[in-house]
Amino acid sequence: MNFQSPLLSAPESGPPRGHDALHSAITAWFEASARVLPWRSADRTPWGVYVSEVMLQQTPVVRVLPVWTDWLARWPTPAHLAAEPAGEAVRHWGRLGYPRRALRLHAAATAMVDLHEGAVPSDYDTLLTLPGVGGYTAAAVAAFAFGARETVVDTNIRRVHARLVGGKALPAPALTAAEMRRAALLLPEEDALSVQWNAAVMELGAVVCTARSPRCEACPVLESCAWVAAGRPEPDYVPRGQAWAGTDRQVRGAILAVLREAEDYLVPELLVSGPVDLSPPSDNSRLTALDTLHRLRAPAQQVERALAGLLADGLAQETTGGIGLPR
DNA sequence: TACACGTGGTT
DNA sequence: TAACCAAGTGT
Repeated sequence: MNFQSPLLSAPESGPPRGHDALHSAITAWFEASARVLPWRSADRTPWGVYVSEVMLQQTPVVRVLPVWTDWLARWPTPAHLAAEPAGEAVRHWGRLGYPRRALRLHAAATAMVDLHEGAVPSDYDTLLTLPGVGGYTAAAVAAFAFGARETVVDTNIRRVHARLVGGKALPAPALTAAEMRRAALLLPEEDALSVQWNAAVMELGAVVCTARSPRCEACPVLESCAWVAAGRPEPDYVPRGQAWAGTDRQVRGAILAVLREAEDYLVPELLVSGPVDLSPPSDNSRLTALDTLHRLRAPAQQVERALAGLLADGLAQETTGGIGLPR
């Protein structure tokens, strides 16, 4: 049985007329109920949009909001960030996760200053040359910061397309060329409409057509959904769990938390063997991060391996003074 | 292609 | 509560 939507059976000459109903229903829903987010406001800047897109990679909106606000106040332009040591970007990344994104954001800001007159590039191909920018982010920045017609495909859009027109519970584990073609076919021709469509489908996937418990009763296109029409079949595959406890990733995160809180460089032995319990620390938060690291009970060899990894990645730096964030 | 890469809320 | 999951990228 094939639940492929009849809406997609039209020839490949732009969005078929039948898509107008989907477009108007989803964009009307978006205009009525979109979340109010600072990187969507009328006074947004390309830099603000750029920072938001990087922070939002694999990271929920609610966690990004306070960090984004702090970053944009602290570094309102690429030049402001590029003028700082990379370690400051990592420090103010806080606990957003994947801190190498902060490093790449700093490197991208430097590239904007050195190669692009201090501005965020506006076209997809140039954006793609920046560190930390892949196909999704390049398309998203070109569309949401500059109004370009780009095929934006993130995990939300993939899931909405898989259900709405593909009749499946979830998209394939990895993005396929067929999915990109389908997304391109669904994209409205007009620039402004395409931007609105990209944002609206993403929002629908984020707040209604969610991965685990979709709120179909709130869906503006429930009547058109191929997955619902098919009786909401189960996923084709079982997602692979993300191991965490005992991994190098966990140890790296705990080490970096200590470095973020530390004002100065630390001796490596402090990370591996723990505080030698001298005087009571004046900085309570530093003790907490060190405590967390030591409670992991990670083997010294693993701590050393994790630290070596952080140094190799440029997230930490070793000088004669010890270990710290990169200067 | 598959895996490494953080973190914390939700189910 | 252990697992799942989130506006991905780089190797």
